[in-house]
Amino acid sequence: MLNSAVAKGGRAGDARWRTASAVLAEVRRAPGVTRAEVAHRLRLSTGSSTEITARLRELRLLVEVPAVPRGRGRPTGVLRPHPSGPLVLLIELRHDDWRADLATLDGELRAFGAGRHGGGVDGQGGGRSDGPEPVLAVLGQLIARARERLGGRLRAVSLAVAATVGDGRLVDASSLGWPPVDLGTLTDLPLLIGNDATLAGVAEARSGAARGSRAGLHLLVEAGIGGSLTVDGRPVSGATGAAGEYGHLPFGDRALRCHCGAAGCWELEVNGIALARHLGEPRPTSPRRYTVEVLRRDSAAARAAVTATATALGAGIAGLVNLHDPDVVTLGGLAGPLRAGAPAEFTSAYLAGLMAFRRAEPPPVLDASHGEHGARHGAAAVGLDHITTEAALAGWAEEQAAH
Amino acid sequence: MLNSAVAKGGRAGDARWRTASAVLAEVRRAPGVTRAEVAHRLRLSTGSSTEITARLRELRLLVEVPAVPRGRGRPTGVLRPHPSGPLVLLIELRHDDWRADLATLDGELRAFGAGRHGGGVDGQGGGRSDGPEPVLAVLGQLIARARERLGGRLRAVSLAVAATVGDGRLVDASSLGWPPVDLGTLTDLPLLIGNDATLAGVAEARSGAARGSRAGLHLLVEAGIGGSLTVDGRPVSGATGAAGEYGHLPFGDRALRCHCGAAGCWELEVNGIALARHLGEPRPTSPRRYTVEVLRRDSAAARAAVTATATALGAGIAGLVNLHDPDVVTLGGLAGPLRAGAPAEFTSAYLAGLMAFRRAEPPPVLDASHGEHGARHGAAAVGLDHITTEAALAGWAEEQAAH
DNA sequence: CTATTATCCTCGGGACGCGAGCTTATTGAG
DNA sequence: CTCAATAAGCTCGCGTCCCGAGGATAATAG
Repeated sequence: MLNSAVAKGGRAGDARWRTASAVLAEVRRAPGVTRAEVAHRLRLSTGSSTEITARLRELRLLVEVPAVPRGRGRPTGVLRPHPSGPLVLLIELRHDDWRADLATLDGELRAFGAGRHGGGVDGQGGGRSDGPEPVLAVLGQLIARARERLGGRLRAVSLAVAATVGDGRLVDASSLGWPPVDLGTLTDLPLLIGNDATLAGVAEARSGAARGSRAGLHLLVEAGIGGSLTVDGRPVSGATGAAGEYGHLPFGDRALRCHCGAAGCWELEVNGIALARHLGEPRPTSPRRYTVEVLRRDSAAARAAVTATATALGAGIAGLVNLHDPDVVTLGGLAGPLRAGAPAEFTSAYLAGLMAFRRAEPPPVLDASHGEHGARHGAAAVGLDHITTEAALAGWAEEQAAH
Repeated sequence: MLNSAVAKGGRAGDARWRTASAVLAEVRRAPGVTRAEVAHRLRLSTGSSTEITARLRELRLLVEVPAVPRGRGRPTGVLRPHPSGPLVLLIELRHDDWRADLATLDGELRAFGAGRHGGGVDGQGGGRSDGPEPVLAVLGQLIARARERLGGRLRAVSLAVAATVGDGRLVDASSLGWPPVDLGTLTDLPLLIGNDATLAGVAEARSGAARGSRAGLHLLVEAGIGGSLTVDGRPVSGATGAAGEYGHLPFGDRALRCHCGAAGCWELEVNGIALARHLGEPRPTSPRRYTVEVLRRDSAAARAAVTATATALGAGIAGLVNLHDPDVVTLGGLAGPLRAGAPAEFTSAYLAGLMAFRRAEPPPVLDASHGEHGARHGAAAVGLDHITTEAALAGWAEEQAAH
């Protein structure tokens, strides 16, 4: 018999879904894990394992499919997302395009649409900004279509945006060429909004190059520098969610003013505009494309410019390692290519900037492994975290009981 | 009847002490809280409240004392630490002295000893360092004495050290004039080791000026700059516990080399050595005393030097607010007096360094409220957290059942 | 075909917390 | 002084979770 639909308030009501939530987390942490393996890792008795598996199956959260036998003994089953199970819609919003996916409980993504829009101040979509309204209208329709098609299976929408996010709003969307925007009106589903660089860091920590790290520092260089610190795979996002503006630490020359309103910002030493300054060339309209182009050049001047930015990158990272004490650093976007453009100088700047006691075992600086998909995988992680909380599972169970 | 002493493995064994742990946390969060109030906050039914209070009393964790009546209705009781309940020994180790306290479950401290030692490189104890051995011997004896006197009531030792801590070692104890030291041999009790500035931040977040903050940034200026970011009162301590070296972020002039091995460290712009540099005076042997002395001077040159350091402090804090997104910043040690020495310049540097969108509601920068006691209160918080975990309570209960 | 191995299922039982109904202690209005 | 109102605490039956022992089951190795 299924649990009664009577929701218990207080502590018992939450504790009820505690183990279920842990099982789902395990399934996501290692997709394709067997039921026996999960029981072992969570130290569940076989009786509890039987019970909880049955519950999760009845609730249309998981199914058990036969596993490939691996030796003697009674075969066990692989836990997979239920074909009628809950889903999260992810949307990544970048300065001139967007892309949507659906995520299942095991963290797998399936494309659900993509499009281009007017583009930001120096976007490739024509250099013209339409403002947020048309884009938000399109995304609102997308969410409505997903709800129509998926009904109650759609449990949350998780947004990864190339802008500074605070309390569910885009508090600084200048990279999109937009004024501050409130996104709370997009849907009445649970809406999770995160910065793309922050979420890419989450993806690296959960299933990328920083997998298994206790503290992971991710730095993403595009037009600016974003990033995040993750602790056991969870982002440290500050009071409002706006943490991670690594590019606006004053590591640079105070004489240089930044578009953010401050001066001496680190990103002014690292991005394409910095390269152009070193080369005495005009400020590029697309710093990203310009950087890629300079990295391809074969001139002493270009190499010197790349070396200067790679050095600034390495020195700043060293300071952040002093601060955060991560066990691994991951580089996303152009950070990897910039380092590759002057690896020796990057490394010596990195080591020189570390406190002496850290030089014996400096944290490795790895290229990110999710590439272009990091933000969406991170958004999936955050969204799935949300729909597998004890409270959210209680809600799902109630709806399932009501048919 | 008490719970059977048979420890259940796995999840049930932990869940068993979950509510007990929550009740103890509540008692510590608001010392003097009534039983009815705790039940209300944890959304416990009166039945559960009766049951759990009886259990905690039988286990010698809490006692109930009559509360002053506050109006109609049956009077309730105040929950207090049991007179035979568990204790944590705290030791704060500074560059030329140490101080020990005992903490009860409600977070109250009681002095348990103090002493002086050789002192660090520029300590006031004579400028001479005896190395760690004699000090560690004294502390070892102190711990042994506490165990002798308190028996099984002493559950953990929590150390706050003015040094960089990593994985239970002092990985950089140059501020004490010591080489790296392993402290794991001090006792076989659970030993928690933290940096003093980090722990002072914890104290501010739990019961000080940053109380109730979601994300609190604490900065402590002494000879250098330490600090911590706390999230819901818990410190973000990095992979090994060495996070918080704010003074070694490269916010300063790259031409200045730091004793830490890097260059351009922020603390070189803020501490007493920076003041002396601005004033063209010789490097002080005690930067702390020198700073206090300069703050008292009434000369234009001294004011200019203080203004320069206060400005560097404000500008750096702004960068860190951009990065961490705290809802409150607290200043410990000399940071408050330095700001007070040039408040207008501090504030304008702070505001100028913020990203424009933050200037509408910049996080308040408050003086820390724990003063000299911050590190010990933070060490108490961390130690009591440790002994009120579900696993630790299970251990305590087992010993109580065995008489 | 059989022993071995690994896993799954069943079932009784303990622990927790809930909620209903009742009891107790205090205040304040009549 | 009495008694309703108020606020808590206590008791007890119940549902849920997980455990653990014992037995069943499904594969492989020989």
